[in-house]
Amino acid sequence: MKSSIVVPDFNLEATMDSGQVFGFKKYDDKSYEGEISGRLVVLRQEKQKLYFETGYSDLENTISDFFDLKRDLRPIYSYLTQDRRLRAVYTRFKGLRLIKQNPWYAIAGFIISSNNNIKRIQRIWRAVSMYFTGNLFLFPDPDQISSQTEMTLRKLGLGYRARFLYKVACKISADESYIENLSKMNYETAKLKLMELDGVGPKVADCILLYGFQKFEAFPVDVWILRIVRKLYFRNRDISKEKIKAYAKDKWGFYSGYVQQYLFHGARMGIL
DNA sequence: GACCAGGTCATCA
DNA sequence: TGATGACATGGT
Repeated sequence: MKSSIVVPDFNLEATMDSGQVFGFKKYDDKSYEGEISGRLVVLRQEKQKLYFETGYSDLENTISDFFDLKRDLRPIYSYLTQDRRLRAVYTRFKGLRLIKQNPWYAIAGFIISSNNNIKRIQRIWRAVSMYFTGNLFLFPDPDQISSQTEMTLRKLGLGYRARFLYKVACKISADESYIENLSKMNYETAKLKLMELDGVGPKVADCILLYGFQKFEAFPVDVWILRIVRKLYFRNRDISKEKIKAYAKDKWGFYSGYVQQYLFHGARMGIL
């Protein structure tokens, strides 16, 4: 069935192309195929209408929740418009939203992401999905992965990250309330907890908390953010990741992670 | 063949 | 705390 939602302040393309989720496939006409809450769907935006095609009914709320469409973005926009350096990303990508993705997907996806590029992360994601579920768009549960071996993941192209993902899948499948417990913690506590996982350091933990747990004070500093923040605010001086995090927290506070998403996408698209 | 990609880990001072 | 090199893989 085909349906649509009116979306006054949403940019599907910027949201989907900004490296938050890895399981969607983009088609030439700017439509996206993937899975949301276990349901296969094709999404497409035309102006202020978001069209979706799916075999299920009553998907409006699920999609609205996934893209967090009811959130007022004006607090973020005030940062983007007041800073001359950021107006270009506001003009170009207004409506880019942080997705509320499945926490397990965020954990798996960003373990795979480390020292990797987005194209290859997507390829690995699809290979793992196809192998375990037989469907390009359905990523396996921790149980499904833990029932195989590290070598299985290695053969699917994960490289040295195979050990990380396998061990984390085993741990989470053995602890039924792992995700639920994490979601009850504050940012700092949850980050320390996540960093106990193999393959999860400060950057990956921040990504997981930002995209999987809506902790907007998380500010992941990867090579793109490092470069663009140095360029825009430190005259290209050689500043550490830690100092950049501190600077972002001071400058953008509670919404620093949200601003980070605009910085990241703007940097990657070459408009900053 | 070197360098890079949404880094992490072990090791050493 | 901070610096350094290894780590899989594929693209440029």
